[in-house]
Amino acid sequence: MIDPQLLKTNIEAIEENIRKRDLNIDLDKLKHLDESRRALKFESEKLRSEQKKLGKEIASASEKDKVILLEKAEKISDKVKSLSEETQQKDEEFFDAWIKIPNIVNSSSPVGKTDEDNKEIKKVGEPKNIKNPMTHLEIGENLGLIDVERASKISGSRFSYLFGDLVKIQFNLVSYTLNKLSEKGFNPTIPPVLVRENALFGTGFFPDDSDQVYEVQNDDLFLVGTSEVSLAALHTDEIIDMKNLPLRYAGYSTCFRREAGTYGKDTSGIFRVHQFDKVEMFSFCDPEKSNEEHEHILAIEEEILKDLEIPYRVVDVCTGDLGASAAKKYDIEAWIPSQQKYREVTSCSNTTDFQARRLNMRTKNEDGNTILHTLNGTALAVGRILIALLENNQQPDGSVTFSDDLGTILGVNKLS
RNA sequence: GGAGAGGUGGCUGAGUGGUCUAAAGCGCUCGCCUGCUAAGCGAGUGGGGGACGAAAGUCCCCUCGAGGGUUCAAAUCCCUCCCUCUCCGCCA
Repeated sequence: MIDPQLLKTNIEAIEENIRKRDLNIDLDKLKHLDESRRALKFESEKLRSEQKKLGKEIASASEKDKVILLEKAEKISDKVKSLSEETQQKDEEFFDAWIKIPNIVNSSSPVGKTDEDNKEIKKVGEPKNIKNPMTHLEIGENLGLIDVERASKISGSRFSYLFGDLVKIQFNLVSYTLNKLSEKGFNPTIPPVLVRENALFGTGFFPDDSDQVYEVQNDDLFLVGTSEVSLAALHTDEIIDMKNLPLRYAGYSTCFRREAGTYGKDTSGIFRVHQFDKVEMFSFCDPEKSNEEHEHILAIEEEILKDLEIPYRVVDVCTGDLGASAAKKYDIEAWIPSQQKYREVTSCSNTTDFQARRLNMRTKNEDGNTILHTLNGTALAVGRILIALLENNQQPDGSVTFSDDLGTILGVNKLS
């Protein structure tokens, strides 16, 4: 949610933002709604003030006066009731509409409509020349490391079993990542993966992307699609001293996604599955410093991919392709030999005050309280990194060999 | 899952229908006092929103776990939900 004051103080900024994001929103209607809501509120508060004054008079009035005053009070009470109901309705109407206004994009985000307008910032690492590269699924199945066929019998499509050294590699990768992040001041965290609706609402996944989320109906809980949700909500309703910012967390969790509307996309292997594990970075930070923090998070993501010897490119996501909560977003795409393409393996966003306002998270210093900024970024999307590792290090004989450095991180030098 | 107790400001804790404009204490901030520190004395001390204003500010509303209800009037009475604690049962 963006600051409703903008309607009064800088409506041009919202207009420009809607244009940049290529959206169609009736701002005039919203502005009028806001004005009438304020007017109603003012009337309602005035009347309530009168009612309270009268109440005090009644308390100290003589028996005789009381009868007359009570009659008067009764009438006011009715009016207060109906007026405050009306005010509440208007408020709700306004906020239902306001909540749909996306975050103001950063002025440095490239303006564009679709992912084709995303801007490549750099390419790092040289893809190896692999003749007739196998897919990660072919490699994994041949070596007995991945089984999606049986998984589909048990759980349906888009699930997998991982076996043997691939499991060992996963644990070593997670351990390596958490160690690195811990050294950089990110507090390792195992967050809940079942959350209440408010956490999803506060992070901006609800109401827009509710069809991507698994729901546990009996208990009104939802499975998170990323630990960003439970990490962001960690400091809900808190006021954090600016001296203690930034607060950085590295959350390790399983992620659950329904992948609705992706039928036919990435149907093979473990690239797009309903359940995967991920280490996620999350920062609560001084509003003045969130741009720096964003670059910092991106740099860490790059460092990890370099350590893992995966060729990648960095993409600055364009305004039309940004989610509602992001002001700016970088994706990193790893080279996938079997597709001869770079594919997304990390994503980091500066959501500025958008999530923090919804979750009511503030920071204070001598000048008072302000909404803080939140940022998130993928440190390690395990499944997709495993894909990149298998495919980029495959050998013509179907085995996979890692360099000595990489082998040290993974705890495995060769898969055969 | 069963039985019980309870949720009040940064903390402790009083308050069972009307100056609650939430006592008191602790903590914190500032001042006085003072070789220094402590004690003592005095003042201040939550959050959100609105109206007016260039601003400083002035006035007002909301907020006693959350949401409803009763009433002229609710921290206080009623209902629903959430959370915490104690005991029993079950359990990795």
